[in-house]
Amino acid sequence: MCSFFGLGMENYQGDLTDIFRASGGTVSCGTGSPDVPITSWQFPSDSITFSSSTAMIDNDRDNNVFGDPFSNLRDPLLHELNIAGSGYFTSQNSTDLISATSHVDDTGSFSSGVGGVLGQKMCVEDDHMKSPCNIFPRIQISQTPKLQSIVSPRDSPVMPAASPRGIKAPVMLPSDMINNVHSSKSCLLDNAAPVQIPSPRNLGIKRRKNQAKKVVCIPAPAASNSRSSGEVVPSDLWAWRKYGQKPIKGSPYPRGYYRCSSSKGCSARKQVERSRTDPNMLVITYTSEHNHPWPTQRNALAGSTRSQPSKTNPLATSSKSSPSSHTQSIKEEVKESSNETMSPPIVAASSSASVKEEIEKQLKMDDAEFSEEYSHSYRPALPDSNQSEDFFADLDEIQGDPLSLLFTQGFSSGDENREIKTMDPFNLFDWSGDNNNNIITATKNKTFGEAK
DNA sequence: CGCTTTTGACCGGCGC
DNA sequence: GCGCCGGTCAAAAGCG
Repeated sequence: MCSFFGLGMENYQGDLTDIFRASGGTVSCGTGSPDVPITSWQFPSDSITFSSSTAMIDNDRDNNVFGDPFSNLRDPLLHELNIAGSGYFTSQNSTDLISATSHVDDTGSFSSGVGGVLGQKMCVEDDHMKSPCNIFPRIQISQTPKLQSIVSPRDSPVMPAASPRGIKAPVMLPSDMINNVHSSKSCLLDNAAPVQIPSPRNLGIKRRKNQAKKVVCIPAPAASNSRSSGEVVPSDLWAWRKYGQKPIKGSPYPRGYYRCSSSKGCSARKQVERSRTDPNMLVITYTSEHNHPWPTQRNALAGSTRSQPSKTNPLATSSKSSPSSHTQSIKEEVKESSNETMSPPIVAASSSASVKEEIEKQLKMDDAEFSEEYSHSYRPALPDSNQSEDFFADLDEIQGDPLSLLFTQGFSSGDENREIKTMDPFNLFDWSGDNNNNIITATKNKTFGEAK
């Protein structure tokens, strides 16, 4: 699994960019060779069957003893992925593909990949996970060594707050994940020490630093096309409000700070920055989690859909006129589409309303109930490629968005056991506490309350 | 009007 | 104790 991302475990504070560079399929695993050439990668030919996550949940539930701050809700990204669920991946740009000698290991951790997203690369990094298993060839998960062991996910305050199910949400600890998911040590650098004893210093880290974090590395439009600020915010169904931007020492690209604006009081935050080593990649760090279901609609369009270049601010201008701005617009389109125009089948998979419903159910149902009901109700008809196509036909522009691209790609899985993973190859995006197979999901517990 | 982005200032943790 | 740095705040201005 981790094989996809041999490198992986770079301390993201040091340089997240290495994280994704680390990906290299089994080739680089353990070797730490970030630049390992991408090996040929093929998408599974199996069509996707989105039926139920129950199986997965059941299988892994026991392993996920600890709550995952990020597991309470399904991630919009996943959501979108689901949207695009149908179809097969086709790598159009093999050179961009991170080696994806994907394969499924005994643990069932995914492997196939979502990868071929138009030659886009994507990595998911989880601070908690030492072995990111990579379910997703192009997604690399890694964790920040410094944070990974600080707290037991069990201690995560977020869980309860975010979801009644939170506590119950079984989430593997890094060690568990490694043991269960990554029997192979090759995965990440620190597999050997999945859990570290917090150093005195770590104990005193800023609460924010201690927060659970998930790092997602995604391909970004060419630097020339993206905002000069280096950010091309990937689309997702959450509403994010940028509240700050800071230049990061050692990186030519500034880091943007976003917080969830879907709901007041939501502590979810994300940081978006361009990889300093690979401008084509964006490093998105999710902190804390949403304490609410996906928004059924954007809070507001005003100020967010600035597609027209304006102002004298070079950054602003570039961002607005560049593809990145385009991406923003696309983002909006995606949101809108997913919320309003999606056809029923698709809606089942991606409609925010639908998702919201599911989430709410999820929040209310017991695990058992959830498994039962969820398996039935949350059954995207993604296999219907026609519908998907129709949907995406309206979203042509999305192609410019890395994630969107990702989403437009179908996931395929060979067996039922992988369905969920197929839908959420990273699991990272599966914020559902029920998804115990949250391989990627990691929890770094911490203080999830608002900083202020 | 309500939301956004932008951006300088401020705060607090960490290293020396 | 001081300075650096990352993260957040909040005012200003733009957009629909």
